[in-house]
Amino acid sequence: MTNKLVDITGCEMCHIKFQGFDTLSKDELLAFKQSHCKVVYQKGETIIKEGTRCNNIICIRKGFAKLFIKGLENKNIIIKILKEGDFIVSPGLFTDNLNHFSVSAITEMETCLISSEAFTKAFRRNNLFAEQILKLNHQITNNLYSQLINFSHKKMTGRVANTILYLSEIYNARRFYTTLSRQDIADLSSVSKESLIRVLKDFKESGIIKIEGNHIEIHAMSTLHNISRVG
Amino acid sequence: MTNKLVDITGCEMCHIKFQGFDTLSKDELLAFKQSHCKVVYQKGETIIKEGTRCNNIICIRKGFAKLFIKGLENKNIIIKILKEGDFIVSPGLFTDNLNHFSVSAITEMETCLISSEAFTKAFRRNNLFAEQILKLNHQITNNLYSQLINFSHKKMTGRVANTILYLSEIYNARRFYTTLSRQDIADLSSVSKESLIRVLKDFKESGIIKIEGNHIEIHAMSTLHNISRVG
DNA sequence: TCTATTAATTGACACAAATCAATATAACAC
DNA sequence: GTGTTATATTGATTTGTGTCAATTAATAGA
Repeated sequence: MTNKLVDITGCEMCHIKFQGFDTLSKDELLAFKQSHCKVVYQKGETIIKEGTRCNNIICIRKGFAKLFIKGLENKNIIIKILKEGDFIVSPGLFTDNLNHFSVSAITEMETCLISSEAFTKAFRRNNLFAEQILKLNHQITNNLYSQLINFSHKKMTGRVANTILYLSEIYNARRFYTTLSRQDIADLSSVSKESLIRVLKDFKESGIIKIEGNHIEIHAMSTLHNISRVG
Repeated sequence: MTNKLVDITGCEMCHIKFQGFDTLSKDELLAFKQSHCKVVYQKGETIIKEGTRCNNIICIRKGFAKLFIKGLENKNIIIKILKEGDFIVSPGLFTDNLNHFSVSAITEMETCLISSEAFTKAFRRNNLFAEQILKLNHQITNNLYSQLINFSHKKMTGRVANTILYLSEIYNARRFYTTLSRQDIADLSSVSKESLIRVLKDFKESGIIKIEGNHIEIHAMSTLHNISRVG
């Protein structure tokens, strides 16, 4: 534990490494600290609501959340699952100052809210930090490119396989328990929940995965990768 | 003409306004100038090839290009159409240094290539410029969000309607001539070219648009907006 | 000008996947 | 424990959309 504290290069107050925070100066971290507030959310709670003003950068200290956008006919698209070490900068920060997506907790969560002003100041003063933030944005862009390919060229099985692999990455395990509902997993895969269930059943019966309620275990990792790759 | 030169706030050498370039100092613009090279491309030529190293920021002085990513089974997704005043920063610039998309000319084009180093230097030194670049990236992110909704929640008609409206914006006219092939328009809409043709025919027969070869004219703008909106 | 090649169009068909409806299961309040 | 709501599952059906094949139009090359 004491060892762990030594090599922290991220946020001092959270003792968690946030990508790019290691470029912040003592002063800037202090400014973050002064503006911050720690907030706990319960499962199901809304952390960010699409359309509201974005006043905070949200750093995730513990737990999981889903980041999603409102689509048509009350359907959602889950863009990604957020976890410890992630932080969220709304793409409206320097434009219309609005949140362009919603975020809601899928487990109990501990977050650290940093004011947009402190963040903006750091971005403006510290070019290394700015570079890190742009880098992060580029990663986001690249992920969205993959998602476009997923959604427009792959069929259900490929998209669902992709989602399972993604979840396995998120939970960092071949066998995991998810607090996501079937609807959520469907929203991640851009399929209807009924279709999702059918595909999962199919994978289960083919021995590719084992699934019982919200426990999922990947048996044939390579097969799954293959299904995901060819679509 | 002389009047037009007066209120140029963008790139001096190109006499074109590039978003954010007005924050550059004389020195930085000079560095751009020193690193630049003007290149003319013919219709069909590849300007950027996905997977190659990104050494340049490409500023478009004249003409149109398509920016696209390679999907599955040799299918492409056209992300956007680029025109005068646009410039392209690869999302690999600060990460793997690779181009994550291709760009090819759809008309004769005049471009101005600025070295990545000059760009990076300006980004690092000039925080106002950095902010503009991040802003631009946020716009890109937001556009990709819309595209995700388009592709996953709308059906063909909605997506094609959306594309026609988009083209109308690009060409800045209700009536325009496009050098895009049917396949290109299909790749913009994420439909097969056969389906695209059928939808266009449908719109034509409903009197929503007039289309003859590559001449397109929007007759019922509001109807088109409606189709695009509800999907 | 004629031929070769590419792009555009049309029709028939197959199949993927959404929707609707019904039921089963789980979670929850009282 | 019982009734109530939300979530999950299954089946039947319909619709959207891609694929394949054939034809026509347009473009380029000799």
